[in-house]
Amino acid sequence: MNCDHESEHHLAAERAARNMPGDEAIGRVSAAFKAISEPSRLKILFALRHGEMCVYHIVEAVGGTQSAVSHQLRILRDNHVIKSRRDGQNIVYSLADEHVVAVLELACTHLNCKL
Amino acid sequence: MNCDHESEHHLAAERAARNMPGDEAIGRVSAAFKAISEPSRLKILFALRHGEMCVYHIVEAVGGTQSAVSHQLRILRDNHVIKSRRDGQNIVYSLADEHVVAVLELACTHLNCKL
DNA sequence: CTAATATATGAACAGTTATTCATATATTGA
DNA sequence: TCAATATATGAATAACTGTTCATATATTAG
Repeated sequence: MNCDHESEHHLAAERAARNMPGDEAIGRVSAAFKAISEPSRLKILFALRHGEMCVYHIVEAVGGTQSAVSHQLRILRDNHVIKSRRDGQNIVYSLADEHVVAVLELACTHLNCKL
Repeated sequence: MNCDHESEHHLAAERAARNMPGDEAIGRVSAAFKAISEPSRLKILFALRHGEMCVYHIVEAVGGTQSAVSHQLRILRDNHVIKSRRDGQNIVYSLADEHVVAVLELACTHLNCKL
C-alpha cells in the first residue's frame, strides 16, 4: 500500500505537507483563479487590456446582457482582479494592476495563444 | 441607453471587440485557469513545487482519497499544467514547466499570500 | 422634484463539476 | 502464471455556478 518511504519522493512529500499553505490562503488563490477562469469573465479581462471602460462599453465589447456582465464584474472586483471608480453616471472598470496582465500573458504564452 | 459614443471608452471597446481572442483560444485559457482554480488541485500544484512525486506521495501531501487525487491529476495533465512519466509501478508527476510556477507566484504576490 | 440613464442585485433554474464507490488496468516479483 | 502493488476510470450523486428576469439604486438633466 505504500511505495518507497526513504525515497526522494517521500522527502518531497514531507516538505510539501509541511509547507502547504493554509486553507485560508488556498481559498483566496482558488477564488481568484476561479474568477478569471470563466469564459465570459476572461473576455472582460481581455477587453480591459485595451483600457478602462464603463459597463455599457464592456457589454459592447464582450456581448451578453447588461445584467450578466454586471454580475461578472462584481465577481472580478470582489476578487481583486479589476477595480472600479465612479465617473458621473458611469462606473469605470479597469484591471487591478500589472499582475493581472502578467498572468494573462503567461497563460497565453504557455498555451500558444496569440494575443 | 448609450453613453458617450465618441469617448475614449468607446474607442477602447471597438479595439477590444476587434482584438478579442476567438472562442477556441478563450476556451483553452479558461480550461487551464479552471484546472488550477480548484482548492484540491491547487494543493497538488503547491505540493509539486517541492519536486516530482508519484501518486501515493501526492495523496500523502495533500490528503483525500487516491481516487479523487487521480481524477484531479488527470484534469491537470489534460490541461498541460502537469506532466507525467512512468517509473516502474509508479507514475511520477511534475509541474509542466516554469510558467506554472510563475503564475502561482504571481497570484500569491498579488494576494499577499506567503509561500 | 421628475424622468431618463447607468448600473447593481435577488431569486430561480439549468448546466457544470468534485467526490465517492466499485472496479479495471498495468507493472513487478515470486 | 499468480498475487500484490500502484494507478486510472465510469457512473451516480451532491454541491456549485452562470444566466435570466424582474426590480432596485444612483446620478444627471430639465
